[in-house]
Amino acid sequence: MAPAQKGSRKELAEERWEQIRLLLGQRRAVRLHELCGELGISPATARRDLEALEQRGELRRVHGGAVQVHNRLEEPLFDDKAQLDASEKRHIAQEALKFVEAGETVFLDGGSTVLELARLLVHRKDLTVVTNSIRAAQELASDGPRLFLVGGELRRLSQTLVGPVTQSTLGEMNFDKAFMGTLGLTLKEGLTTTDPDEGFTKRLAMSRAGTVIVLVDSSKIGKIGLSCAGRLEDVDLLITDSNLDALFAQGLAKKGIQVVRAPKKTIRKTA
Amino acid sequence: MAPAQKGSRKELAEERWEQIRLLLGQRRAVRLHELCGELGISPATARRDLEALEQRGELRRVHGGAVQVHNRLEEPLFDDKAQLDASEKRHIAQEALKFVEAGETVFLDGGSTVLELARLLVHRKDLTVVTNSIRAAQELASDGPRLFLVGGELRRLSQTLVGPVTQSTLGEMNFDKAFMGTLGLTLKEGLTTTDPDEGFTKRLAMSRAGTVIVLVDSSKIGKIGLSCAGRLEDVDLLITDSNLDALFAQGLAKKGIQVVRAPKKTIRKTA
DNA sequence: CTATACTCGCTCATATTAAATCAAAAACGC
DNA sequence: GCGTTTTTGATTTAATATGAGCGAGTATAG
Repeated sequence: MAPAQKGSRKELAEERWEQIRLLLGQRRAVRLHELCGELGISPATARRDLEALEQRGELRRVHGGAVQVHNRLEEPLFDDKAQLDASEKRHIAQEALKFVEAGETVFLDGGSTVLELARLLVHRKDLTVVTNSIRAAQELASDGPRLFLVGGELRRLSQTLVGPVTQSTLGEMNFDKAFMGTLGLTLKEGLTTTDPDEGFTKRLAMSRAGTVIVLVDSSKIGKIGLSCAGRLEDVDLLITDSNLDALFAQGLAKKGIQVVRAPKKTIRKTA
Repeated sequence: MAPAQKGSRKELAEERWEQIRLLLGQRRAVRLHELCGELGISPATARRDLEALEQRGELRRVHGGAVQVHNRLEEPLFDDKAQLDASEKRHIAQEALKFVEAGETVFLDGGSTVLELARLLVHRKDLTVVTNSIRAAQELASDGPRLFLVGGELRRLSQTLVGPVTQSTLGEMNFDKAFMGTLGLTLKEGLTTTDPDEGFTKRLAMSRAGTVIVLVDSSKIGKIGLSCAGRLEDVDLLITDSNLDALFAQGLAKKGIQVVRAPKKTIRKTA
């Protein structure tokens, strides 16, 4: 769907707000002047819109515009500092989507890249989704696939349910495919994360899946976390971006892991 | 049935409503003027139609037209039709808060009143909270008590995790207190709800609690839902508002259930 | 630290929309 | 047929949204 052109005639306030939400989802901040230009409205109206959305807690106003309020939940979502552009993750997720077949039961792990995949499943009512990610569940909370949450303890940093308690739910489930994220990935150590409970649950989820698909952007490759979150031998497919190191790709091939590279991201300047 | 042409002869109101529903399904918002043009009706009639549909919860009116009610996962999709003033529920929750003691492990059920209680626990890091309510979990997602979620299938209408799968998590847990909501409450049938799976999980949660505390506003009393969600014999304490019927209170007393009435709501101006 | 440019919140004028009232037309019952 | 009720459309009046202008406040450069 084409975004509204500038200068289009009157829109409902709600429609403008939806566009603002959309813009905030892409970049994580919008300038007031950008809104005026792209929505064809006056600064006064733009201010009033931001004010309304701020009061609903959907964003935070700052001098010159507004920023995502999700930062409260999204910022600590990453143990890794190297925040890649969201569009990169989205491209990885779009590749992953091609492996989701009609009627399947899939597991969605935590992490921002898998979260992007969850967003792409909002209208796939033919699926059954199991997840331990609160954030993924939120995306699918109002509509979409049949949705199961794993029981467990909330790990606030990643907003996932982890630990021994997850065994009672995961232990009695089977998935066609499991889409996993990770904080670190090396040829020797495999998938790693920072929390032992999280590692435990990840390994458990992978063990219940027919096909294990790992979604990982290249910034994670070479990093090692405290806790093992799965061996490379258990991974069937790895989806990453186009910056994949050739040597590493070779190593993966040697272990029989199929690799998919998402097409290069479009070049964008930071604001 | 001939599709209504613009300016064709009179249509029944229901037919117009169906067309409005259709339009809202295609775009996610309709302008009042669009309706006048496409249905060939006057602004007054269009307004009346939107008003009727809004009252049925099928859309939300905004300045200039109407938008899908399903816009976001914002407002309660709760099957809690009789939406009392939130402040009433808050007062019930404040009474309930007095029964939460330091270091305890408590279960929080779904429903808007219990959700208010969850909001009051945001800074109680001394507690352990178990819940099957996504909404409650969201409130405590970024900070607060040690938090466990029950595993289960998402029931979208109530935003709770229910069904057989919840047994694997709940069956191995024990709570000091369980704070339960309900959609219906009578002396004979006890607690009732609209969904059998939800009822199953409610009964299960109550069975694992040392003390069962039911939070219910007076609008629910006398209503009966399809499925049993717990017997009155299993309830230790009931917290409700000041509109409690005297006869009902007497019946509760006879069953040995302690009753707390939240003080009448204070008159407040909108903030 | 000061100067400059930008942004903010405010008020007001204006245009659009909503609500209320009333009259006409249609549907209904007898 | 006639009177009643319901629905619709027109008109008036009130409420709301929008955009421009103004002084005060805030960042950034020098």
